Amino acid sequence: MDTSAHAHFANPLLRWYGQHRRPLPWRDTTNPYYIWLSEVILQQTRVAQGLPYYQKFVAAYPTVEELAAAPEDEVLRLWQGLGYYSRARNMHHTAQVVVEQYGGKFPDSYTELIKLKGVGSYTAAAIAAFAFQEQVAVLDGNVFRVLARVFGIADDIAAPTSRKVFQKLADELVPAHAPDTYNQAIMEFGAIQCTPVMPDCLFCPLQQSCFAFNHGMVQELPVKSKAKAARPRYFHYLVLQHQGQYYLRKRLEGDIWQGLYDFYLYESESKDLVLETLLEELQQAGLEVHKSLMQPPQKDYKHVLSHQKITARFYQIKLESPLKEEVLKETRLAPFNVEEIEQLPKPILINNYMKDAKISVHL
DNA sequence: AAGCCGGGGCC
DNA sequence: GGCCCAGGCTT
Repeated sequence: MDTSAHAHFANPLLRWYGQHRRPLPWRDTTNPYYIWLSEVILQQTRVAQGLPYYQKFVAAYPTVEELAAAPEDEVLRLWQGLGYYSRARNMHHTAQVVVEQYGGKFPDSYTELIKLKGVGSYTAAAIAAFAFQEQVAVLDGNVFRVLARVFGIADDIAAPTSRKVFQKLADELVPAHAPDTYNQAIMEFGAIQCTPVMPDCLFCPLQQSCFAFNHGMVQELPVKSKAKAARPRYFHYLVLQHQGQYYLRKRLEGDIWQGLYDFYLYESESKDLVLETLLEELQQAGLEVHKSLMQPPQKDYKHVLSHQKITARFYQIKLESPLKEEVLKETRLAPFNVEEIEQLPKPILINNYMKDAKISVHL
């Protein structure tokens, strides 16, 4: 494809962007800290979902120094509900690296940016283009979709090997005079006009040259192989309490929700679990709980992640005495009152349960 | 290359 | 219930 044909892609896109762009706060700045913040928040996340989090983080940490100095629990608590919590942990770590090793100044090139933890090819390109006008192409879900349709690329966008096909084309399309605006434009175009379902082809500025439109393949492109089915898991949470104190613990590495707090958890292989089995498990952990103190679960909580389908049950237990020190050590549980629990970062599943159980300071 | 890691909104 | 989403890291 020659350069004039490429101009017929970028120019209509830039014109369209001028008319349709949403006023988003991270577009009014070239401050790499704010741009990095927004890009990390928006990974795998819609603008509508990420926007309030961006505002919270900017308000709480106006500078990278303030983010770097914050305790991890506080950062995770602000991130609560946004998912993929490694993003928050990596972001916090990178803030500290930027402060301590880069003197508080973000590196100003793709090559240097991608060395930062939590900054991959997409985010490095986005920061390089938006903050430093580097001529690199961002390649996210929107760009994959737009390029696949307009240029008729049938490579599976879920396959890692397809990346170089799209990246080569994407790189060729970036106009030297406006890498920042162009990259914003193509993503915005994918988000608003060339949507995954029911794209607005009738009023599309690229309609004439669009391969998918001209070949009746808008529904077929992009090609994306299906993700495998989510694995079922069965969680049994023991909500241990004693006189207004609840016992929670911080989740470890190696499973979902690392760094977030939840209750004592027993996981079973099948959906149903005999109460006696649970009580035996408790005894193993040094928790002698009499059946009469245990409230049966009120309902099943279904919590769906992209890769796991969790069914959770919560057993409330009113202890007659506080847990002993050695039990706390063994189980890693610690007592918290409701005000303290409110400040802890928790999975949404735990939050949902607490609302239902009216474990809240707001009542 | 494949698996892992959240949650919400849409149809 | 199935689909989508401004990805990155680990193995």
